[in-house]
Amino acid sequence: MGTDNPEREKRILDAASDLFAHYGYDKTTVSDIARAAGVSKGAIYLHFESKDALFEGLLIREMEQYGQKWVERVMADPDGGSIATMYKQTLYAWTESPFMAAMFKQDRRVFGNYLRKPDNFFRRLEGGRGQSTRHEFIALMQAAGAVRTDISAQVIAHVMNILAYGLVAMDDVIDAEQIPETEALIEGMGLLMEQALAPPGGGNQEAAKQIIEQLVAGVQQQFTALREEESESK
Amino acid sequence: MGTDNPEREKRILDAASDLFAHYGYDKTTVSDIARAAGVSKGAIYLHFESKDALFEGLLIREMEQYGQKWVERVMADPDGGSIATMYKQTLYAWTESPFMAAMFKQDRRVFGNYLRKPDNFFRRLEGGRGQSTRHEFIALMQAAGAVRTDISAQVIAHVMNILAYGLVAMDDVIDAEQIPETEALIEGMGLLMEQALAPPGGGNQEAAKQIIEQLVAGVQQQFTALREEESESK
DNA sequence: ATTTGACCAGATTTGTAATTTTGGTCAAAT
DNA sequence: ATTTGACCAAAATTACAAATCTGGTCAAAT
Repeated sequence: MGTDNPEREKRILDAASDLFAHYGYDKTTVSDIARAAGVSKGAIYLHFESKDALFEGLLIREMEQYGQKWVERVMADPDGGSIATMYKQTLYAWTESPFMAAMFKQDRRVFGNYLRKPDNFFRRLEGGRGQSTRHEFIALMQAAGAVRTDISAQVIAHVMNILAYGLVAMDDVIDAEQIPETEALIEGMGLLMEQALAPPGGGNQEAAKQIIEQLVAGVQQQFTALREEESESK
Repeated sequence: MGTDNPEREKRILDAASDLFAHYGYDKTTVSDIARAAGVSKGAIYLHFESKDALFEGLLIREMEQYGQKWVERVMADPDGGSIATMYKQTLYAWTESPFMAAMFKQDRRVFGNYLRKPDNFFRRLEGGRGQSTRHEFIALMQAAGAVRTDISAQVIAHVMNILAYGLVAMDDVIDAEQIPETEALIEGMGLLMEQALAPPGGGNQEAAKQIIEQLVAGVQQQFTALREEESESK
């Protein structure tokens, strides 16, 4: 916004991140954030137009960090070509980002009344390009012969969504001690999906690798667009 | 209880089932149930000691019906020997029983304040034999060579739980139109799990079939025990 | 030019008393 | 012997004013 002081803005966002994650949107006041960030309340309004704009700025930062982490992970993975390992990296990046997990859960404890706002971040998101990305990706994989075609891309994508959701949300419904540890779970899901998705003859690894690289590039681009979109918003 | 009039008890439970499913535990009054069942309020207390006892009686009846439906389905399935088809039948039975789905979700809209009670049905259940049944079953399957052994039974069982949960709970988190229709989803999950769980060489079908038959018998027995347990409770 | 924090109107929460509803009972009706 | 529904104490809901808090501003300080 009006002020150019990225270091202070970062301090504000860091403080906000802690407080929102711990106390949730409703119970975290702007004064709390100012105190925790060691700045005056007025200073916050030099960086953000409103509490909501600050909150959304934080969401965007977290999404960017998640996206970045994901890209790094997938590119660093020696076996990065298979859907299964890519999926695994998605799940790892996911669980490492409490905010992303909360976002997916639409966690009422964290997001509180923010979710009731008529033009909140999520509603604006799903208005534009939908969540459809994942099933389009699966369809590409199928066309390339890297994924079995006897199950529709929509169904496969949805099953993958359910697993990701269950990974972060299952602890609301059964007690924690019944749940295997996260790493074992992710590795297991990776192995299961690898075998589950393989086409009859065994997948076309090269084609898969190419599509994944394309996807990675696409995601990076998408985040750039998102950032621009925000800098012009209310 | 004190009165022997199974026909009237059924009417009460049927009415209660409709009302609880529609309005939830909190908003459904005993008088509502009496009116809908066409009996006086007093009559209800001839069958059930309290509103809670009635509610729990309903839960037990629904669980029994679910169990019965499941047993029928699995036994009727021509390909009943494989884990995948058994799992599919589980999911079908599940989705056909709105109450079971609500139970698994611990749906606050349906169960309301009942869940806050210190000694509610669910707490009593998990005190005794745990939810562990499913992973013990997987372990048996592994020992018999019908399921791959490079993933722990706990992890496999939990993944199956997540899918079952996602099947009924996902509509709280993304809007319905994004979700594939239930049948396609269940069939897809069955196919995916079939391939995902197969051991390297291909499964030992005969051993699997035997274990499943054993499980079916065990479940029937368990429900008998449950019913006795309830008839002596408060 | 920046930054601050006292200040304010509007929203939220709290305290509380009046009102209504509900689970459960039992004398009377059948 | 059964069944009923008017009745009751306890619990939940509503009503509403007083008190508090919060997002946002801006004159004053730096």
